[in-house]
Amino acid sequence: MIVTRFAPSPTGRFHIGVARTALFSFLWAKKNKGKFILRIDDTDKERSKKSFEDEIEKCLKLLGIEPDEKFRQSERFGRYKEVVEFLLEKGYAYRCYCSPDELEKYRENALKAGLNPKYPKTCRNLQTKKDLPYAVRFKVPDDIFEVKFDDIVMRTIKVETSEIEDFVLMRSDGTPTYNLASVVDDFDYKITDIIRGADHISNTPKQILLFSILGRVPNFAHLPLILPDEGEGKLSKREDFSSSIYVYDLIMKDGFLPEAIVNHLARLGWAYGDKETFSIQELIELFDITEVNSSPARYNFKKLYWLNSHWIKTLTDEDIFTRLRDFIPDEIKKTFDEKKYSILKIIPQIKIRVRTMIEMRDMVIPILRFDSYDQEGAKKFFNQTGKMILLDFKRYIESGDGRFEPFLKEASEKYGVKTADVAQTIRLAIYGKLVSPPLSDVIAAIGKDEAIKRIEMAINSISD
RNA sequence: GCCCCCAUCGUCUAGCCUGGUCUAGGACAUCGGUCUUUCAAGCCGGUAACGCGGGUUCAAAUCCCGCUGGGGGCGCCA
Repeated sequence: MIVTRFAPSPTGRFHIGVARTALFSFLWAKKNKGKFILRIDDTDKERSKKSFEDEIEKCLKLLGIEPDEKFRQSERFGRYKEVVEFLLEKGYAYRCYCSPDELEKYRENALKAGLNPKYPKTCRNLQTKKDLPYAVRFKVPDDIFEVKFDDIVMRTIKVETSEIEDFVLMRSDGTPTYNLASVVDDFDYKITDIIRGADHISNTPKQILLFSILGRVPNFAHLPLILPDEGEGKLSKREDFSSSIYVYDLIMKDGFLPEAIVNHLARLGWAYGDKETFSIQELIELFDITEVNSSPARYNFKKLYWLNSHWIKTLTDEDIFTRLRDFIPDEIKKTFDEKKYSILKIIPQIKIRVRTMIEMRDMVIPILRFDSYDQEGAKKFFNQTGKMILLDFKRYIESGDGRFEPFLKEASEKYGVKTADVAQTIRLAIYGKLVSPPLSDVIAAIGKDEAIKRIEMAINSISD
């Protein structure tokens, strides 16, 4: 059975980069009818926050990639200690009494001198225990020349053991480091395929050394990092990013559909022929980790917008209504619910005109409640001719003929204006903006009485 | 500085492993047209790429080497 895991550290917000790692792990497990485990990597007590952990789970749920199982590393400190004792006893690890300060100094100097700033193995061969605080370091074996592994995505990667330093397994405060905890957990939980970001490649040889001591080495798949839409550097390091990269904000504040985000993320580094749109079900069926690209991809907002408008069009009107409700301001939610039937009818006309749920909300609100006239529009259309047109139109719809087109032609000929301008005048009066769904649909949605009321209001707003 | 990874239109990619079918395909964006009561959507069409230099071969986007460029790592962070 394939067992994958997603192991975020709750030290920052959930952004699209980690979301993709989670997605790929989920898809690969589900495709193989395996298990997908969520592990919270909270060994860093200082930086870990419950709010970040909550956001991770909320976002996974929103995206529809929920784990089968979940645990925290902070719950397993006893187990890590046990493994450290074992490694110490067998001579795979040793106590290091160097102070962080001297080590830091050493590092700086090495970096300056252009050397690999590896730990100088000062305490590697100490025979006696000292009565001082100590960290536990892994003893990188001298008899192994290189560590080689076949990464599912990156292919063969080789590193000489001389490049690997005696890394810390346990800090002097007794807490485990990432490299230790991660390996112990992956081993204990029988993870078969470790799918994670390419920023972990350099940790892998260290971990493989540990895995071999424990007795089993899993498969690795390192996903190329997602680069920002524009500019340089890695996604997660950019706080100044122009648009949001946080999944929660993308969905709740910007109005993107989880379906679109998942679709876009899946297509970053992976393709299935010429197919562009994938539901999560299709992804589970078609996704293949062995076909993922090894080159980094750039996040593309333009494509996300397109994907979002695509997915909006595929939703049923009833579904859109439900989702849209979350974006409607509280003070008009009641009206929104009351007018459900009318809104449902105009949604088909709105959903082809918007790219996000926010844009959809903005197009629905003028139907629920008249706001104000577009300034430029009023300047252009609310003149004496406009007033006459509105007067005529008021009489026209009062007389009851539901059809709208004949009026446009009549008025156009009568006043010598373009039919488009006649329509714009009415649109402005009824909707307040120069852009709207087709007028006949808007009138049907707000109702004849309200339409007449708004026309009167417009007429009154035009001075003689 | 050292180590590792990567390199097809502006962007995401197909093709590369198993050289010839590639005058390099699709999508987004962009430009033009069409439709039209606004704005969209839809439909039709256009512009646009194998980073450079060496090999190997009858033949290279595809294989090899170098360069250049981009990315990542070098913590008692994960």
